[in-house]
Amino acid sequence: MPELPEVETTCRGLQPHLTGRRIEALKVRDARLRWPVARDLPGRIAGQRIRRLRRRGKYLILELERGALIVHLGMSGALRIVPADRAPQKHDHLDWLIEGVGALRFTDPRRFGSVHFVRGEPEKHALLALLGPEPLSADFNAAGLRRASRGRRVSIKEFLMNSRIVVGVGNIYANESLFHAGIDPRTSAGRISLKRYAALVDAVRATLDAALEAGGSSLRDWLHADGGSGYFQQQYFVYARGGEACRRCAQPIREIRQGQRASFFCPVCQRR
DNA sequence: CTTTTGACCTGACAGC
DNA sequence: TGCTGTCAGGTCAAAA
Repeated sequence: MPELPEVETTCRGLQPHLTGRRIEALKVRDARLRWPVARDLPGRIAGQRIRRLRRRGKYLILELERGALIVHLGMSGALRIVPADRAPQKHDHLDWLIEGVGALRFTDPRRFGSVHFVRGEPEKHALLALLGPEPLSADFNAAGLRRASRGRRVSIKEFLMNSRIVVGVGNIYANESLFHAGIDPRTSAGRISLKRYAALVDAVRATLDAALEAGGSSLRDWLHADGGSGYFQQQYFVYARGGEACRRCAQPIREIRQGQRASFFCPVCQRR
């Protein structure tokens, strides 16, 4: 499912196809995404060139000549370049017709994705305005985590998945990062030392870097921009490995629920 | 303010 | 074979 590495992989895959190209039209087959696609969206963007494609958290931002598109892939969304005459399948909800390229096709079986148009600065949009730092930037650091966590009783796992704290860390990478940092996911965020936060920062970066290196994870219905699939899931240390032997100490991996999400951890390698 | 819970949606899968 | 229930994923909104 799209977490930061998958979104980044999509972004990089699409860049050469879209940068500088003109949007001829947007075909909306099904506007019922997480938020309904605005009726006037096609009219606002038709004829505009795509100046730049970038990522912020798990959002893709297509900067146009006037305004920008903010796209989220939700949990099952994918963007691919296809021939303009390729017959749409059941969950192919949107097609941007790109001059000289074909169609940028948005597929999303669960329709948790979204598309917004903004006139001005994308970062000022409500969806982006309150986002925390990028995990691969210097703004994500132990001191910042320590400060933000003071007095917070929420578990470190849920804290790490809060996009106001840091963007792009979803369930898979939160589990994996906490394993590599040796931190029990149930630990209160406010009780974690600066030193352990430093280890966590390193672990998050290393985990995301490894996933990016592998081309992003792929579970079932997520595909790269070019249609290939990633394979990072083969490297999981704890995620989806409940009951299996820890790769480091051979103890069975425990599975619990936190905030209605599955958490996996090694009771020996990860401490409170 | 923080924290928790619910909602959104579909397909895969398990169990009967 | 078909039905029912559970689960996965991300994140906003409402409730506590």
